[in-house]
Amino acid sequence: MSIMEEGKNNKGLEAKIIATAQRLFIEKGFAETSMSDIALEAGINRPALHYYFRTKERMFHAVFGPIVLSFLPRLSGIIQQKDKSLPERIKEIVDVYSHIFVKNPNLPLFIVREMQRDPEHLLRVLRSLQVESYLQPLLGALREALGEERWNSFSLPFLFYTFYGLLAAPFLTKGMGMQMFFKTEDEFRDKLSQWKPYVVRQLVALLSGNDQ
Amino acid sequence: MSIMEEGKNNKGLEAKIIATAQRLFIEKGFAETSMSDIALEAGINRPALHYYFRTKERMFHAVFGPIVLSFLPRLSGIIQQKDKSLPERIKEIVDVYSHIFVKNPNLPLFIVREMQRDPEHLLRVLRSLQVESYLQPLLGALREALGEERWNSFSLPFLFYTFYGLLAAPFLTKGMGMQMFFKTEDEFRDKLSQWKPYVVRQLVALLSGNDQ
DNA sequence: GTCTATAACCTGATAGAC
DNA sequence: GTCTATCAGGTTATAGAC
Repeated sequence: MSIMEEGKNNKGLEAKIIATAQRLFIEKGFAETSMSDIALEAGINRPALHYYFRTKERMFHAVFGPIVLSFLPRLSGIIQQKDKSLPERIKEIVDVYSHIFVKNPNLPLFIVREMQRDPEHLLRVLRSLQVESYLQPLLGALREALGEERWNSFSLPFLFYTFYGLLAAPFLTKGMGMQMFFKTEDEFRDKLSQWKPYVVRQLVALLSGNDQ
Repeated sequence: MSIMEEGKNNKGLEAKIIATAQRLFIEKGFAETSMSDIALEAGINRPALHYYFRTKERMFHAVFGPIVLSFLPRLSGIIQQKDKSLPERIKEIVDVYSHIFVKNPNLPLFIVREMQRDPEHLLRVLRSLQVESYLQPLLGALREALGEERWNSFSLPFLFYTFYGLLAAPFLTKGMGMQMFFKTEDEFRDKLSQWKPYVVRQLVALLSGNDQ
């Protein structure tokens, strides 16, 4: 082994394993995904997998952070564009999330599942990702956009429920929807493209206080 | 063994097993619930459990139907009360569902999970429960309440997404919510009691076409 | 009907040869 | 680094005594 190859540790393969594990964990959840599954789809065998990530827990930890991050796109840049109207900014945020979920329809279920399986762990990861510094500018810009008075009478859980409830609904129920409503993936996408502006209107109404 | 006890098959115990299995499957899902778990919490051992329900699959089938049924309360009676206004009827339906979810906060996640794990199976069960005859009067009454013109321009997926998305959101995110927003169960219930009329307003607006 | 004992299997994880 | 071989533990499931 030459000096150049020393400590090579096959980064290419490692990346492939991580990508495979990420996909399978999101698809089937932690418990339903076995190390054999990951090894098989990554084109190696279990011992090789254990060589890279000693335990299943470590394997999961290696992919969980990035998954959570992919669920938390950089929104503060969008919300702070003060030259744009609030509805315009909301629309951009809905678009960003919609794009993430279209690329990864099982992500909402994965998050909700992990939220129940181990809420403590999810919170620890969120803290380690410094999610406060992610939320702070978001809430600050929102507070500014609403004005002090409305902000004080405002319910953050309502915004949370409306945002994720409405945005995740098509994806959480996609399996059922594809049987009940849609014949093709295109029909699903089509309905989604109508759904998005509806969600934006609901959010804008909620933030404007036009919901009484 | 007397004639009276013949074929007794301990219906009491069987009911207890079913109740236990139902609770555990809803709490932890199919894969994360073992036959040992069920036997332990039902106060028997594994072989006794296998005596009643030969396989884990059969055990699950025995409780899955009733679980799905509990997710489909009798709504046709409510929707057909033509002496009451549409908002009043919507409110009653939201109350019924809210009551179910409060009693069983993990039910939404369970359904969504099974929807992904085996959509075919869920559909077969829905058909065997004759869910069409359940939906038909619902849709009929809705069609009548909306009028023919609005009905034709109406999107059923939108109603579906709004209804389940908004109603299930507090329960799907309960684990997180209890850490982020609420200190006690009472605070969660309190916010939920504010959330319900909001959901009713959203549904009424959607059905009335006041959402453009 | 309910138990003990056990089979057959799968999972995560490690040892050790190459 | 990647393989074969193997282990310990847990899971579903059944056989057979009582």
